[in-house]
Amino acid sequence: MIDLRVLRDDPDRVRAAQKRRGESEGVVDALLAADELRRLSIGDFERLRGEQKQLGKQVATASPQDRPRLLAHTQELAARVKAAEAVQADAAAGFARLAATLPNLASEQAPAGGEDNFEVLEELGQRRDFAAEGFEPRDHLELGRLLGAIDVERGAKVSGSRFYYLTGIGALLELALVQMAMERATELGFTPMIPPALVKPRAMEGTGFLGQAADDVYYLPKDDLYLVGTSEVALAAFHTDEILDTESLPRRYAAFSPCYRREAGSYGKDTRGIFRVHWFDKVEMFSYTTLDDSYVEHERLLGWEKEWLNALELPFRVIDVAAGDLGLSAVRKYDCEAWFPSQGTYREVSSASNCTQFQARRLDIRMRGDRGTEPVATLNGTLMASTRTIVALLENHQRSDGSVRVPPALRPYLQGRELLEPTR
RNA sequence: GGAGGUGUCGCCUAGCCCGGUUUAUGGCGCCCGCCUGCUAAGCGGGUUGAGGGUUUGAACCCUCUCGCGGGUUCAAAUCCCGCCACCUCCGCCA
Repeated sequence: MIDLRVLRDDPDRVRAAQKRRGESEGVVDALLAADELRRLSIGDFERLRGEQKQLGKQVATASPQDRPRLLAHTQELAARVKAAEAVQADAAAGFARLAATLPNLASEQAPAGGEDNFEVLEELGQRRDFAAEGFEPRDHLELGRLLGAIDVERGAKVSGSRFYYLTGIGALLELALVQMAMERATELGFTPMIPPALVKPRAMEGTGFLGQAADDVYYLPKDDLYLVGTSEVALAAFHTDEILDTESLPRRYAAFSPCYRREAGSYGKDTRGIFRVHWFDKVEMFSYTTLDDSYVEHERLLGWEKEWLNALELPFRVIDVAAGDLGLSAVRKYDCEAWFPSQGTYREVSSASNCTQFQARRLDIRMRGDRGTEPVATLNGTLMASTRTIVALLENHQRSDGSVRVPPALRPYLQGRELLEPTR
């Protein structure tokens, strides 16, 4: 939810932000009208309720003779109070429903437009010239088969398409990456966490995943629980309904958890291998800061993501995601896209978002500031998404014989292995 | 899953049986002030959060807030129903 003062005092700013996202500006007027209605109905209710309370006091102290006369009057008043309360509740609910659909105000620095209007900020690392090296690079699935690391056939047999088994060195590789990522995050001052992957509607709603992204979310109707698509959900909801000491900020958490995504609407896209799957594991960074600090924190998260990809010696670029592709909660988002030789293109492997106070307002996470309580800011960033990281490692560090070089930084987590070698 | 118990404004706690001057009691902690050579003690005051209004850096008034949601009633922390969380026991299970 955005700051309602902005909506009231500067609706044009909200309209402009909607426009940059390519979304409806009409919702702004609808919201203003709903807010007006809501405030009027609150006034009505409070006036009647105040009257009722006054009379109630008189009844309590009235003599037995006077009492019947007073009661005759209050009975009818009680009915009106009840009606006014219902009107007020409806107005509040109507406003809340509408407000929930309004995305966060896209940053003015975020490029306007949709998915394709991103801006490339920088390119890092060294792309290999396989032609010069004299061999055709294999794709990750072929490499995964040679190494005995990935089994998608049995994944599909057991769970359906877009499921997989990591086997042998593949399983060890993921564990190594997870361990390395968690250690690095801890060294950076993050509190390591293992959060629940099933959450209640409040957490999902509060983080903004039940908006336009709702189709992508797994839901368990029997239990009214959602499977998270990222541990951002459980980490954001961790402090729900809390007031944090301002001195305790920034609070940084790094979580290892599975991520589940229905991938609705991506039929036929990235169908080969484990590039796009319904489940993967991830180490996620999450920060709670003040609003003012959130902008630098965003840069810090990006910086740590870059260090991570550099440590794995992956070539990648950083993009500034366009406003229309931000998702409901973020004002600005940086994606790190690794180079995938088999696809001849850069694809997302990590992402850092500044959600400012949007999620905190929905989840009621506040801090005690000089001006009383105010919402904190929340940010999230991928440190290590297992499947795409594995794909990038295999493809970028492969050798002509199908073996894969292990970057030195990762070797301590793989019993010192320098090379992953074909098992067949 | 079954039985019982508990849930009060940071923490602890009174109030609930028997509904109404409750503006929710007291203690601890914290903040401000007084006192004091300094500290401690003592004394006085303040200390949940949200929303609305008049005005606006302040302040003031009002409404809501006793786990959550309903109901009864002129009136609910208090009575009734449902839900949630925690504790104890039983069953099941990793």
